[in-house]
Amino acid sequence: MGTFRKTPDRGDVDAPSPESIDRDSDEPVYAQLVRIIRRQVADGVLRPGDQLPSEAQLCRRYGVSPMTVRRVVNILSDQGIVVGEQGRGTFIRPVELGDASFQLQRLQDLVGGDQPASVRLLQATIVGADRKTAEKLGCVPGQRLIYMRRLIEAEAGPVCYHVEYLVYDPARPVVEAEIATTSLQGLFGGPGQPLIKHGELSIEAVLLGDDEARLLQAPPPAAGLRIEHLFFAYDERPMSWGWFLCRGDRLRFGSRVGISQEHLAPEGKSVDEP
Amino acid sequence: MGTFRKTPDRGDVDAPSPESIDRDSDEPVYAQLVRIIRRQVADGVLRPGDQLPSEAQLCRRYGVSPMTVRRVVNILSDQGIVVGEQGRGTFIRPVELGDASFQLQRLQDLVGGDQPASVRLLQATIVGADRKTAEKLGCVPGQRLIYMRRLIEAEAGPVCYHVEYLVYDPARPVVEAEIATTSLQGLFGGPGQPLIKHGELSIEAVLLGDDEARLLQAPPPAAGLRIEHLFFAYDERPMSWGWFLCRGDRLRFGSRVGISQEHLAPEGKSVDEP
DNA sequence: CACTATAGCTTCCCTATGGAAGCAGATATT
DNA sequence: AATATCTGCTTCCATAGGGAAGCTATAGTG
Repeated sequence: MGTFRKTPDRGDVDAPSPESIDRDSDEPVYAQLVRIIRRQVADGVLRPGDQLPSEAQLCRRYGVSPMTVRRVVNILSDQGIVVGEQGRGTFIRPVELGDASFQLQRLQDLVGGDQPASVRLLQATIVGADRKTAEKLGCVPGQRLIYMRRLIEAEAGPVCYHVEYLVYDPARPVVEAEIATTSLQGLFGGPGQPLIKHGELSIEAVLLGDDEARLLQAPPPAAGLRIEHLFFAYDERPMSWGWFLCRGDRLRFGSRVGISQEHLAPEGKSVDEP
Repeated sequence: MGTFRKTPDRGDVDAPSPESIDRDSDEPVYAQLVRIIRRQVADGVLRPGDQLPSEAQLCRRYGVSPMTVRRVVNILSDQGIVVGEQGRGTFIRPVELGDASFQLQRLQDLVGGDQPASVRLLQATIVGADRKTAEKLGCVPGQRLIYMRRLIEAEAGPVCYHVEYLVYDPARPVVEAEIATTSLQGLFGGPGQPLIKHGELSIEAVLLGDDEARLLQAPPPAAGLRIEHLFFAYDERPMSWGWFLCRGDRLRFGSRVGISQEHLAPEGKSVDEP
């Protein structure tokens, strides 16, 4: 590693005098301090490799207790803005491409967001599991499954095509209700019994099949985003398997890395203890 | 909302007696407690909607101080496992599809990971900005840019095709070095001056063009994952624009939601203060 | 000179304590 | 009976203080 400057000398940046804590604000002290330091990073006052003032210094400079400063540093570390090295110091972390993360929340917003897209149930029948499906769901071939196909439409047209296999279990009444309604609640954590314990997701780009392209009103050949999901029930057995097929030109996930000057929104990053 | 049970009665689950804190362990107390509670969620002892024991109760039960318990709850909240409601209690949060997040780290691993794929520089010339590129980079058309094309190959064959436009600035020596090397350092936060302040990423599915398909050795028509990136320098001006084009069948992002019984790995989630 | 000990800094952990704000149910009042 | 108040719980915030472990540079020792 190179040498670190404790007091970076930047003639090109007019560093504003350090903001101070407002004791009367509704915003908690720790949040204020987090915001202040983030601002300094956003303004380029603090740059990657620079050493953050030591915790003791921060205590004196802002007049807060050590515990509060500790918490602030923890949060900044969780946010990936800063990295602490035991015995050496805390340093501003350079931006990496790998910091970017794409949240599936966008897909959820699309269904239940501000202008909730309509969900049309195309089919819902009981079928026997074929080989591949049985393998995915960890059941025997021929096992009775609920087969569902849905189409999610926005104003501009169809966006997403959803296929799902549900293990048929008469003891789970919610499944019946879920078929009845055309919404995707259950998958999206609406009301009702929590059935899903955990799930495995994957995302990839695929070529749309003829049927799929027709449903999505995309002239073939067309590309789509395929989001596969496998959910497990509380007995740790697979409960549902399916995938979303989204028109590539109508669904797009975005992400930010680093801190821009305008949007001071937090970025999802690793948590406190790996 | 329905009614919450403080002491859930589950005959089907043999709840083990609550693990206790090992004072001599290297693992910090707060981390142990986080692990213990995560385990209880994984084992189904605690289920969505259930109320976590109050902080005071946790203090007594595990013999730790309130501040430590507070920290534990904070971490669990950051991880999206629990949600606290002021004055009411802390409750286990149900799993939602939107929790899933796909980390671009996978792409970074692909380049600089265990078996580092080779990066071949196909082209590196200076061009004038066309209209679209000028718009993206916020410069005038005709502006001198460095145009680069790279191919990332794994053992199985080409995986990723990378195109990038860099604003030409003689005052930035690193750019010269970056062209010389075939690696993608600079983009991936290798050594050298930190140039990138922040960036905007997006991911979508596209149809590969003929040239692209040929380079990636995919018989057209083929789908690909397109990861676009726009990076900003410290003067807040766009510095580079480009995109990765990855064969859909050779790059796949995965994610987990909820806590499975085996893998007790943490999941990326929102941070402390939004 | 080469090597070792030490002092002073750093991050990091944990405790004990006090108080604010919010919710819910019981009690008292109108 | 309906309304208001109060009490006990909850999550949260912040403080003060102590100690462990790790790094680094200096002073001391062979």
